[in-house]
Amino acid sequence: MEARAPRRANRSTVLAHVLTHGPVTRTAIGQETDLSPATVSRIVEQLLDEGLLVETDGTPTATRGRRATRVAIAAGRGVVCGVDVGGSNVRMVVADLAATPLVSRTVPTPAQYDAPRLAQWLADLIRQTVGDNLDRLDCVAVGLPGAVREHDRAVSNAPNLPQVEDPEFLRLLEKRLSTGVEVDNDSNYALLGELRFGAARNAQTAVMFTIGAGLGAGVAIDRRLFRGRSGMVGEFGHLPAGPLGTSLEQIISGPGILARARDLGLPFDNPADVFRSTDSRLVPVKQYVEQALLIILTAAVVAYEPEVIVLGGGISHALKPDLGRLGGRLREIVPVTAAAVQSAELGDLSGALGAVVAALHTAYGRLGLAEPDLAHVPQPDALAGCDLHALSANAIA
Amino acid sequence: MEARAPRRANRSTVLAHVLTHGPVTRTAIGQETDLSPATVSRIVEQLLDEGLLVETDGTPTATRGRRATRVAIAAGRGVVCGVDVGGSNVRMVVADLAATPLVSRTVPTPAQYDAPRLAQWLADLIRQTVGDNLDRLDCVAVGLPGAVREHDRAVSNAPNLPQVEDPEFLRLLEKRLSTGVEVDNDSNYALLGELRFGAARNAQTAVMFTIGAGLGAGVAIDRRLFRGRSGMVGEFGHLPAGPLGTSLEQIISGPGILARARDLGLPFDNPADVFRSTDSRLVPVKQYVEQALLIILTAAVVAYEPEVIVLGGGISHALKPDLGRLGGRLREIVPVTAAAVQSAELGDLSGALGAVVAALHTAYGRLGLAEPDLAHVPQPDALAGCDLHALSANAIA
DNA sequence: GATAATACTTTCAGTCTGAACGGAAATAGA
DNA sequence: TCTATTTCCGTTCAGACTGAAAGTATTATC
Repeated sequence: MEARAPRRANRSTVLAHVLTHGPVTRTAIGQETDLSPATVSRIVEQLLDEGLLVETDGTPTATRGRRATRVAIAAGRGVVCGVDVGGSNVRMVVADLAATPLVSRTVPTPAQYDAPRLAQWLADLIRQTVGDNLDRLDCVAVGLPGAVREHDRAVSNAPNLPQVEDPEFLRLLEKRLSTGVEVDNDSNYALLGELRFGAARNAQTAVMFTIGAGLGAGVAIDRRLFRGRSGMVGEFGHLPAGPLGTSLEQIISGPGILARARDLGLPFDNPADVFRSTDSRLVPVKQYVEQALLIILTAAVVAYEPEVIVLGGGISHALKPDLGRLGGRLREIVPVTAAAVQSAELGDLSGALGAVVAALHTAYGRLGLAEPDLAHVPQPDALAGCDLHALSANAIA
Repeated sequence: MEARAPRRANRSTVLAHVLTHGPVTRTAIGQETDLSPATVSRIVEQLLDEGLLVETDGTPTATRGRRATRVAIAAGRGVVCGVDVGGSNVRMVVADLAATPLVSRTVPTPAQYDAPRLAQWLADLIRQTVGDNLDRLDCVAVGLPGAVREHDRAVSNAPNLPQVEDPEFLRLLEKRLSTGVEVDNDSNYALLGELRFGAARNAQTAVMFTIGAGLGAGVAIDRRLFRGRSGMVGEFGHLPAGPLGTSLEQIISGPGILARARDLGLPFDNPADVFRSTDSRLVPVKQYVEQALLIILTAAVVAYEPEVIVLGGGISHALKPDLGRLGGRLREIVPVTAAAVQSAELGDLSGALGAVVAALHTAYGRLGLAEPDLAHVPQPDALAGCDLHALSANAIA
């Protein structure tokens, strides 16, 4: 009585195609997915009935013959919210189902709050930012500055915002939002953002390091996040490769850099300033950091053979002038596989936008998109021509 | 007119079930695969017609009712050959489609031969070892001591047997065998062997290091080999983490160990002897190697969060007593994720048996097994109760 | 307005599945 | 030995689904 598998699979294929290619004609879907026109027509009709797709009246070409009607995802049918909770700032982006950003917002993190209060504050902030779209809110994804274990979402290793390790934080957040909340490491989300919209959008395999107060890492293999069991994949800062077996994270992260500068009698407040300074006494510090970074980059290349390594986080700005040289040295060490070393294209918003992507994946999954198709959605140019900073003005005060 | 996809998928499911579970009744297949008895019956009938399966007349249980007939793979329908070409020895195992080893053989590598001659010698050796089964030879898989790039099978990085880098080697081998030949890095195959039959058989994610003349590595994620683009994934020996940015491979591999011992005025011929010696002057050498190994193990844990790290190759025997301590130190460095550090269970035959697995995968693929199902075949206990050393006596002299 | 081109829909034959039924084979017990 | 029961397996049948082909709708060109 049942043989529903093919229908579901084809439905997912069609939906994925619309999501990745934007407004598209039925004929084009058929040609590019190797489905027959009849099947496409039937499935599109069903999706239209369900309200998942809408017909756009666009008159795209001026050729002879009947005008093709294009269908697109019913973008306004739902919204998602991506949140990047950092030690100093909380950034969030609300987007519709077509991944078009609607509102963007940045607020200082009230780091002094305890877990329940922080959860409540964040939930209220999200509700407020989502505003009128609250009833259409499909999913919220929150990036946290710590390791998130996949199977039970336990948070660990969050020295910059230890409150979030408390399971209460998540529980209360979900309760007060009355929506499922996705959680992951902020570096993973940052990579997801760059992978979809930024520096890694053409890479199959990519690694991202966020260098700031700590050293975070995200890894994507075949365009899918590789999380590992406890969410610490790629954190090569733990390598005991410094002198006397010290960990590299101690060398490369903000506090480590400041400490070394201080040892030289040069107190700085901001690690990025150390790199901007031209004081010749700082040369060994910079070299030291660079050597550590080189080990980490080599480890990433050898571990995953990524096409791109993206550097993000506060200190990465300061490293920008050195990227070319770093890439060169990397190629000397591992000549076989070259990886481009680039800085994050999405800047501070990588994390929030990656969270949006994660939330969209959940939302799309509920709409019937099969797991393998998720690796290709949403379309990379959803952000094109969209000034995110302008959107932040739209935020409710 | 066509809707063949479900049939192919179900066929693959049934075939995979028989391959993983050995002789099994139709009813059991239906229950464990969630296919209806009708479907199972039809597909089994088809597979019997094709000669891929055979009915075994076993009367397994003594319950009431009609006796269930069990079906199994037609093991004798084809054979595969797995070859591990090392710098000093060539090992090969011939097995049938049920992964039961038929012949095992070890021969010194004629390292002085040039590429064409080596290819011819190896082809002849394989033909001879396969013997009467030659006409049923489905696939040959050869592990080489070098990096193999996936898309064009170019071999590089083979200092211990540079001939195999010559593309002629492969071309002639295939020509003379008149069979498709699979090629991969020997460490990858060793891991495949351990993953299927040995120390990693219960692990989803595992890493293997073969420590010998060089430092080789293989990585499996979710029970599938992770190769990367140029086949050097996991080779953390390249990390410039030694003093003055020297690579770890120089420290940990055989020649490096011998050189350091020689610096102390203690000439050895065999690196394993360095570890066996109780000379107190060697303590710093051992510590030095251990520290390098620890960095490599840490890198592996951080990179992939494996459940098991398998150590193989000549030197690993000598390290066996230290494995417990090494594991302990590893857990101190990366407490969140513990990986068991074990030595290879299959010993010298990991590589050849892994090559058998790879060859079987190709053979199974030709029989219609879908790619995701390959990760679970053949069944892990195909080797149980089979003395491989006894088989080597069967080899044609 | 006829014609041609293109886009979509409907019809139809054919594949495949699961549920239900029925025959076959084996044990248990009278 | 004969029958009831249990279990295994094959067959039948309605339903889901697909692609090819034929049909319909819509548009530009002549």
